[in-house]
Amino acid sequence: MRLSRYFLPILRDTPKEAEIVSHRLMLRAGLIRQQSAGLYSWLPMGLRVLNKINAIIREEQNRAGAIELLMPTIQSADLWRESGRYDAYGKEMLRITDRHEREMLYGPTNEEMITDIFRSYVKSYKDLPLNLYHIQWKFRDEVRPRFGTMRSREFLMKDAYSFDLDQASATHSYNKMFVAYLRTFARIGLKSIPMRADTGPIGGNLSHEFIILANTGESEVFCHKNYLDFDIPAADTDFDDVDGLQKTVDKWTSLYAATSEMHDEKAYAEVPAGDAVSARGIEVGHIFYFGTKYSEAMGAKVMGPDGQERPVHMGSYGIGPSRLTAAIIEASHDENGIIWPDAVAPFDVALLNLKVGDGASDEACAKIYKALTAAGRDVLYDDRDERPGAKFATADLVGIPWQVVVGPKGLAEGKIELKRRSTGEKHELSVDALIDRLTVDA
RNA sequence: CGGGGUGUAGCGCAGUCUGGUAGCGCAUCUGCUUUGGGAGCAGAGGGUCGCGGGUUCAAAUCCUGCCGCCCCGACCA
Repeated sequence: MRLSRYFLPILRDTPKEAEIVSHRLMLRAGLIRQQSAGLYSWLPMGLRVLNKINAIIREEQNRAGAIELLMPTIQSADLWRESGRYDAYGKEMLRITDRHEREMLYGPTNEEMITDIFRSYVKSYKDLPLNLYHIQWKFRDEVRPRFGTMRSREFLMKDAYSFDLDQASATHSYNKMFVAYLRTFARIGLKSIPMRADTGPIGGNLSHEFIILANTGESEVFCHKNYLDFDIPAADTDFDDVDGLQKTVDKWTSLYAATSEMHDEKAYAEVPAGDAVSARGIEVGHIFYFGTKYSEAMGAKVMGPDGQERPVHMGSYGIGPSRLTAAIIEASHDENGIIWPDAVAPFDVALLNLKVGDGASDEACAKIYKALTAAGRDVLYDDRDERPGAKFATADLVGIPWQVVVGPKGLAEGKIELKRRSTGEKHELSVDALIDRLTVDA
């Protein structure tokens, strides 16, 4: 993409409403625009990141055996009356009346709807286990939205729902998601720590929050530092291996880890002083097992092998990609801007032509751009007629992993500078060597 | 929802106390000169001063009602 033809509205000054670093950088780097309190447009650069995150989430959900579908954002109040949550949910739920005076709502979550879908079609234990998910916009009318997309009213959520015949099987389904989440966050470039969580108003008795550590995190967390060095389950993990999966989960829950709500001073005191970490954290995922809470209320029953009909055991599993985008920035930035982990970067390479109009520079850039693009790299080519300083500042701000700096001075010696945004390391290469490096390596 | 703040050009702000018909920096546009870390000079465009009502010869400024947005607290992916 040529920057001169792209839509990247970057801001030099920070809009005053943005307090935390991720919100500031998302506005400045042209990722989002606030439309109203807690409502954001995703500009092209931001949408690229959001889509990359979604793609990783999808791959890992699918790998773990979950199946994607898509439910509407607007739901009928009747469904929520069945579960009893229409009255219980309170003002956070945005209620809408349509032209026929029917009571509708903008979905804050989808347990009721997925349960309705399930009960309509699934009647036998032979169709279990089943895990259905979608990635859809949710709306929760937060009393006080803040921190940009970290706590917005409308937010994107991947929510998966598992259905099993009994608790043992449901635990396995829970473990699948547990492992999928570990892999998902690791692939996105984050170190997540599962922490025992309160199940809250959603009900149930088994729940973990996945927390990443960041100085500006919303909640206070306490954990053993070894979690930060645990190996992430491999891509070829056998998700049908019940015992193997359980062992992984056991390991990842063996050490102390809790948010302030679930914090136990006594247990924490037993963690060796040198290993105890007290830090700020951001919740990026939350998984629940809640048994038959909805299936009983809504009549989602299947026939068991014994000929007995029984309500299914359910769990739900959420990740907020729109929040994750902000969380990644909180965890990965410097004074000059965002530092995207490779896996979610909006572009792979920023190609800076320091002197547009100089024959040699234009030619070298054209060659590099063509070769990298052909090799499948996403290249943002800064071909604007701007001064070098402005180009460096833009490239740093938007945080693209590789910066290729092309100018007449280097070219005179046959050299092009390749710079790594995250580490600042620089290499001087010929045009051809640079192309090789970026087409083979990345 | 309780407490606090704020609203003036795309962004950041001054002007409000003490009424006299709107200004600064950046950005934008034109021209020339520049070009290896956010350029210089000259010129130009852009604002119903959040909205309504009132006071006054005259309101960004005073009075009043409303709205938006932000921060702190209680609640949440």
